[in-house]
Amino acid sequence: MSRRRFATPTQVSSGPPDDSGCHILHVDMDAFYASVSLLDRPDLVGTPVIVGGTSGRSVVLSATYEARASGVTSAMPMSRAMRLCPTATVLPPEHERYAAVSKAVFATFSSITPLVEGLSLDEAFLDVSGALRLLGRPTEIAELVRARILDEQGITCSVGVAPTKFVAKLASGLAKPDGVLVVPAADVVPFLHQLPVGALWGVGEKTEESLTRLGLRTVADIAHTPKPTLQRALGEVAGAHLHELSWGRDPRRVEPTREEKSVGADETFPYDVDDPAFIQRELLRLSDRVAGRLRAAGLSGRTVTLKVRFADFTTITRARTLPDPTDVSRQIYATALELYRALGLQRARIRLVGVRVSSLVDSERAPIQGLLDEPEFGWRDADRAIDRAKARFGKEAVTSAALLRSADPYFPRQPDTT
DNA sequence: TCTGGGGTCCTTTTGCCC
DNA sequence: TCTGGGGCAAAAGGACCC
Repeated sequence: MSRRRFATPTQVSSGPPDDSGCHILHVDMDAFYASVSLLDRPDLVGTPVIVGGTSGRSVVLSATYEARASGVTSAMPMSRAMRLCPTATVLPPEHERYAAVSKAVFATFSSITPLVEGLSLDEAFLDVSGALRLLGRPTEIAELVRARILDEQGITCSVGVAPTKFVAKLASGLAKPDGVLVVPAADVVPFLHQLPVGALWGVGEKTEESLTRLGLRTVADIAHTPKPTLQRALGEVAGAHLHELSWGRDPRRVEPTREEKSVGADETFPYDVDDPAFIQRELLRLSDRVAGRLRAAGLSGRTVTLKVRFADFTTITRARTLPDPTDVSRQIYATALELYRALGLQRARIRLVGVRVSSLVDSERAPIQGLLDEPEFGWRDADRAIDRAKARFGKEAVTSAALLRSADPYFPRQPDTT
């Protein structure tokens, strides 16, 4: 059954850990996408399964623990994952399914406490300080959450229980899979100090390299390094932040509502592309997608950013800020296209393009800009009409003539297999 | 081994105004 | 007229997370 773990390696007291003051839970689904996909494939339970695309440039979205045992990790290129674990079954992602399960899981969270901060589809912080009277100790609430999600959705999750967000997040990671880890307030510092620097949230490959160059390998090493030294190596903000965290100081509260800062879409092509006409059609498709999502969310934005990644993986961005916020497909496309043309590329080999809109405001409060050449029923009204048609007849119902795939020599464009 | 797609946040650079 | 620099916002790049 479930495993409940204790925090410090040098645990002296026996019995259950003292969870008083540990009012923050970090709940993280175990191998979320893979677990959800297996709900329809009980025959594959207990076998290595990888969720991800199968085209040449796909990466692993999620993998069962049986596949992870072979060294497969998420974000790893599929080609490499298949070499590591040739017996694995590969399942295609089912994003709508994951979103639906996620919604149900979050509904369960909300029935336990209103203070839920989602980090992604499959993980959230819960502040349970207001639920203690009704539901018991934090550890009991953690087990309640786990039991309900298993019962209602048929998937397992792991929970970290701690006085701060940061420690709760670390704890859930160590509790995986299918466990609970409590870090009592009194044990936070020794718990942190034994960890390698790479375990810290926010320390990735580059930062870890910088720290290693300073001879810092554990969180204890960071804690005993003067703050200015860290700040010189990592930057003012990051250095100070890391030093605070190394002593378990993390004042961040659980914030139930966080507004979106940007909406974007990008696409990596199966093969590098050097045809400007193809890139322009892609920009139209991506602009359409972004604008549609903005309108669905009731948002408009002023800054349009174009992203281009070249064959050698170097990436550039170019941005333009408009006089007024927009959610109009045509205008986002026109801006992205201008930015692209201004690059003056001469058949450069491109592997990805993306369009993103930021500086978001509520569309209700956004001034509607009247373009001088705008016809009486402008692009805005056309967009609305298209949205309605798509809602009624499906997403494929309406599309720009330029985007019809039959008109596109690149789609689908597989290498000759003969 | 060859790197997706959705984001956030921070730092540095650049351009403009005074 | 030329130059310097402070202050600010926007742009660009990059690290990081799931």
